[in-house]
Amino acid sequence: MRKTKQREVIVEELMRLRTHPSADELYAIVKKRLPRISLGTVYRNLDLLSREGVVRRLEVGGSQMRFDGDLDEHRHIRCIRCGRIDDLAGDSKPSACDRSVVKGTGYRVLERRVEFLGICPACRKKEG
Amino acid sequence: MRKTKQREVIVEELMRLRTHPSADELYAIVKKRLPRISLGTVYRNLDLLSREGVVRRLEVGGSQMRFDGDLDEHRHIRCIRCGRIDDLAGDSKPSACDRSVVKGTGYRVLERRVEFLGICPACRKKEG
DNA sequence: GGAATTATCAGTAATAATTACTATTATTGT
DNA sequence: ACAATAATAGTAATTATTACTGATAATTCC
Repeated sequence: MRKTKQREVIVEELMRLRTHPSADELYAIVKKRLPRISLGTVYRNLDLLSREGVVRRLEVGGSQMRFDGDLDEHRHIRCIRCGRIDDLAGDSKPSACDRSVVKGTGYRVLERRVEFLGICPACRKKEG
Repeated sequence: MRKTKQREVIVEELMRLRTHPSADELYAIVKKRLPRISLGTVYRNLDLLSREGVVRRLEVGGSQMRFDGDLDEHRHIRCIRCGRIDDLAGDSKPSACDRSVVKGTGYRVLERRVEFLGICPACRKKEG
């Protein structure tokens, strides 16, 4: 992975933000510093960077992919009205007390969702 | 909400399935019984039915929306390779022991993801 | 039961997010 | 500096979903 100005600015701005932007939001922000950058470049780099582990791809609900420059293990809280995503303090161990973590965010919490990710038996077999 | 043959079959097939199909997968299945049904009808009904609480819309990762005929509170495990989604036994209380629930699924578990949903301070203010 | 009303439907067009393609440009190793 | 090649801008294509429209069929009222 080469070092390019575009990539540099994309990572820089994503790291600075605490707002988990979608690709087009980040594109708008980066465009202020690099007016000639294309949306495709933002998509391509976010894909590359997330596969390399430099940034994190958030597969939360909603129609758009979102990205996070903070690699530390942490949970999110998402507004079902406007789509805003905020960080929650503390790690994501099952033992961690949820109530205290959510307190102070100002959110009215409606749901706590747990999803496991893994590789299913069929795919495990295929991969050996 | 009127009772129509299309709606009936959509619900019936979704209930029967344990596979959390996407709209187009369910369309293909329903089409066997109602060859003239259109994809738009499946989308419209899934939207309607989920807003009425008859079925559940799963906002899991991946590019497609998925649907679940099982309304009981339960967790899912998703294959990051093929997208398959399986149910996990037990409720989703934080206290529930995860390890035992995941055992027996045959999955290699890579990640446990927790997401909170709610309404953010700004939207709460707007809504009063 | 039958006409009137109106939700729903099939088919198609439109939209939105993302990915793919291509000719050009920029970076890196020598 | 120069050759090799990865990355870019711009654009086209793809995919999932939503919106639209005239036709159809389910309910309502008599």
